[in-house]
Formats: sequence, structure tokens, C-alpha cells
Amino acid sequence: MTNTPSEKPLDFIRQIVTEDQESGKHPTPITRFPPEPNGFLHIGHAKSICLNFGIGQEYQGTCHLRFDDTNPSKEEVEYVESIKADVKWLGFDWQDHLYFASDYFEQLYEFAVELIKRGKAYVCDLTGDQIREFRGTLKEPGKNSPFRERSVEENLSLFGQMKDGAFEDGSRVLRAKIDMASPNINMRDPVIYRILKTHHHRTGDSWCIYPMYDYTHCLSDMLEEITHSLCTLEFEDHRPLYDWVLDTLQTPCHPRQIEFARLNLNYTVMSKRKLLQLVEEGHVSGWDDPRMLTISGLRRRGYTPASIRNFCDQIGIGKRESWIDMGVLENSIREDLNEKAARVMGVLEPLKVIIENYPDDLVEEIEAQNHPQKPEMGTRKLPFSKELYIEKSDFLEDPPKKFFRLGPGREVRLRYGYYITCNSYETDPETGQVTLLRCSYDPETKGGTSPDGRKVKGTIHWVSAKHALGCEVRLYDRLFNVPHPDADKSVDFKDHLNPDSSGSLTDCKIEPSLKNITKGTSVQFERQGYFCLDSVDSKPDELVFNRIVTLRDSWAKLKK
RNA sequence: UGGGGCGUAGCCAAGUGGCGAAGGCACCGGGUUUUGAUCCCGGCAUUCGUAGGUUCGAGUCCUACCGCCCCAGCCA
Repeated sequence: MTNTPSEKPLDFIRQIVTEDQESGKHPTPITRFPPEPNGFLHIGHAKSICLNFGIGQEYQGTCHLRFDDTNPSKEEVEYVESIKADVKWLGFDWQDHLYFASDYFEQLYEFAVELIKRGKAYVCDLTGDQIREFRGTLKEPGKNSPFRERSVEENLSLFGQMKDGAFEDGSRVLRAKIDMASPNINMRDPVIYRILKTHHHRTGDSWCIYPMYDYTHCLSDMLEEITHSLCTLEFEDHRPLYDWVLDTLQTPCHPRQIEFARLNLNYTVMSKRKLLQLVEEGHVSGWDDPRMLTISGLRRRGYTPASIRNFCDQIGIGKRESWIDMGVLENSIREDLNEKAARVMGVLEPLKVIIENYPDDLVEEIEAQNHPQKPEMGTRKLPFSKELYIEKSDFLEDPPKKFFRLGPGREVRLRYGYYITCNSYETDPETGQVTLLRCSYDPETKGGTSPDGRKVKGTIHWVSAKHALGCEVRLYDRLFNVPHPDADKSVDFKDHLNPDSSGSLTDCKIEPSLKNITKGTSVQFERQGYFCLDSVDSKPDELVFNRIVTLRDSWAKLKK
């Protein structure tokens, strides 16, 4: 890796990886992304995926995808598939390095036998409650289990019987024999195997004892010859145990665990448990609800893999618990789509305009650029006729001076079209809503420029009424209305759900060129924002768009 | 004195004792513009949780204090 001063500085993990590569300790680093298949991946996982797979790529190493599937009571194949799909979609490739901790069950069992033989593990008959009592508290040491001094032979026999299904769930466990007085609670003879007569999604019913995380993870890393085992801060206290297992077993290699801070985003919740709750209780339509910050939700909303990768790149890796502003995520998709998305005309809340002096049956074709800054993206034709739709918000009966759009007597440019002037308007007598604008156009201004060089301040978007396609547009807002929905443990985070996080406009009018747009395609509705054709609910003749994010709007700010 | 971490701008985040405390987001000005978008230019920490100390020199080293986070699952 080269790193000139102008480049982004390396985060502390990459500094370590760089040193290890340069010193020859680990010429080709191997990392791993180790999800438990008990839920969908979210933006927080993306941070870890980008870190682990990113290092694999940058250092010509590899990154494994390993499912940490040691708790069959919570895990399902469906999750395995969705996780694989999400990692791929994000743009990463584990090649042939797809692993499951459950593939190591046999070896893990042998290692446990080895531990027993070395006098470093024992079968404990204490109940769960007793184990907790004996563990002591944060400030007081624990007490030794009465079963701690069982003989190797007895332990071997008992553990074998555990494996063979001789005992009931919860009746016995295998514990590492470390130190019940350790100030680190993880070292107070942690349970490493428990009896769980549960069907496993991969191993079926061949096992009724399952290894615990702390015991499994380090050994899995070791078996795969992982060089740098990256995890989040809450595992910092577990590192002594990680190291103890490998040291005690005198394994041929010993990966280095390094901890970094997990991602926190404001106005949302990140824990799988809470996301699951939102899904199960119907607060959202599913894991892929476009408001969810799951990978599948973001994908459906219209976020691109590149935008998520750039986001993860921007926020950095460190050990401080930090809260990233939602605006940073939004900015990442604006940035990406500004480059890639074609510009089109879409009217969200239509207001009919009649061009009084335009020939009744004339239809002109007007050429429009697909991207003003990228001529290589080509042009398209827009039909123009006597009756148009413009945005309701682009007309004010009594506009302030700084309002550059339509008002009685005001002239405005229709993007790529003509200058029009508002002559009169009609309102609904009951609601007072403006229902129709009568305008005249200047035939000399076709394309949007006037021969006399006169300036118009505003340019607005429009569609031809009889050519426009109808569609539905779904508008989304942040799911919660406070920055830290789960900060106060005494309040249910769901009390902070934003009741207006989702809305729908069903009478939108879009230009006819969108007729054959395919699902998942994103476009910019000029002056509005970026929109993605919904991959689930959209049908060829009932188009449904998701608003990904609005454009920046300095006028909206000015209004305040 | 249970243990383990972390404190640099509104939000992230570089900085690894030597002359100006990167960069991004946000924000505020100005310019270009047929999207009030994009783009461009400029502004934005006499100070690094606080107080002492070491040093010719400290955000970087030492000491004390303050604040925040994590740990008592047969979850990961």
C-alpha cells in the first residue's frame, strides 16, 4: 500500500495491518466477516463488511464470510441466504471462502476434550441460577463450583454423555477452568458448551451440545488462519478469553483480535433485536421496508452499493462511540446519484395549466438533456401541448418578491420549453385551492431562451397533460422523531416512532419516456429529488416510485 | 482503587513531542447556472475534558481529577 500525504490517512486498524505486512509478520492478511444468521444485515454491518472485505482487497489478502451459527434456537437458513445476497450486492466477494462455525463442530468437540485432558475444563452440574450466584458480582469475586475438581476421567465421561444426549437441556455445561476471582467476569470459568436438543439449520439433529461464542470464535479464526479478527468494542473484555483458549490449546496460529466502535446513526435504531421488533409488530412492512436501514431496505429505497461503501469510507474507523448524522448517509446517495441518475420531469402534485394562445391540437417535440453535466448521457424528446401540469407549489396567488416561480402576471421558463406568463387562475370555491392556471406562451422562446435576451428568474418543471403517465410516489421520512430513540431505557423506543415517516402521492404525473423504466432504476425528478422504481409494488401500468432523498433545497431554508 | 475502554469544532475525524491543529458533513458568505440542484471560491478550534508537572518546545510524555460507554446469557 502506498500512502502519500495527500491520501486519506490510515485508520488505526489499517495501520496495524500495514505494519504486519511490512514487517513480514502477515504478508497476506486474512480477515473475516462473521455474522450470526439470526436477522438481516443493516448499515452497521455494512461498516464491518467494508472494513473486513476492504482490507482483504487493499492488502491483496482475503476475507472470509463465516456464519457464526452456534445457537440453533435463533438461526435460520433464510437469514443465511439474505446475508449472502446482501454482501454480494454491496460489491464484495468471498470467492470460495464461505464457512460456517457449524462445520467445525467436530474439531471444536475434540478441542474441548483436549481442554479437559489438560485439566482446563470441567463438567458443571450447577443450575443456571446457581452458576449466576457462584459467579459473584462486578465488585465481588465468585466462588468455585463444587464440581470444579472433578477428575479428568469423570469429566471425559460426562462430556461424552452430554454429547450422546444422556442429559436434559440445561442440566449440565462444560466450563473452562480459569479463575473465579478474576476481575474480568468473562474469565470466571465461562460456559463453553451447553446442552440444546434443538434442530440445527445445517447439522440437523447430529448434535445436542453446542459451543458458546467465546470458545467457538477464536478457534474458528484460528482454523481459518485469520490474521486480524476485527470486532466491536463490547468484545474488548472477551479478548483475554479469546487469547486464553488459543494459548491453553497451544494452537499453531493465534489471530489478533482488534476492536473498533460500532456505527451509530441518529434518528434510527441499529440493534437486530429492535429491528426485528419493528418488523414483527408491523410498524414497518418488513425487513426491506424502504425506511429500514437494513441493507435490503436501503436497496429497495434506492441506495446504491457505491453510496453505502462511500459512506462507510467517510465515517472512518475508531474506538470512540460516535453518532453519525443521518445527513451524512443522505449525502452519500445524493453524491452518487448526482453522477449517475438520468434527469427526468416528474410532477408530484399536479396543477393544470392551459396555454391559451397555443394551438389546440399541436404537439411539439422538445429535446431535453438526460444530464446537463454529462452530454454523453444523451437526450430525449418531450411532448409539449396546450395543456400541461406543473407543480402546485410552483404557483402562489400572492408570491413574495424572492419567489422566482409563477404568480399572477409573472413569467417563468418551462424547462427546455417556452416562457409562459400567468394570465389568470381558478380556485375551488369551497377549499380555496388553486385548480387551474391560464397562461400564454411566447412562441419566440422555444427551448428556453429568448431572442431579446430578457431574463426570467425561475425555471420550473412540467409535463404535457395528455402525454403524461400517472404514477404513485412514496415519500419517506426518518423512522423516529428523536435523535436517540433508545437512549432512555425507561421509555419504549417505539414511543418515538415518527407517525409521518411514510406517505404516498397517488396522482403524480411523469414524462412518457419513463414508460418502460425497469424496477430498481433510479432517476432524478428535476428540482425534486432522486426516485427509484419500487422493486416490489410497481407494475408496468401502475408505476410506484420511492423517493430516495430530496435535492438540497436552499429555497426551503430561505422560507424559514 | 472491581475490570475494560473512550474524551480534538454542532456531527464525524486526522494528528504517533518541533515552527501554521488535515479532511469531510453541517453552517455562513460570494460566483457560475435553463434544476433555488450540481459545480467553483472564501469563512468556520489563539486551542485539543480539567488542573498541575516534565521539556528550549506537549493535543502528543507524567500525575491527579472530571465525564461518558461496556461487562454479572447455558446470546452473539
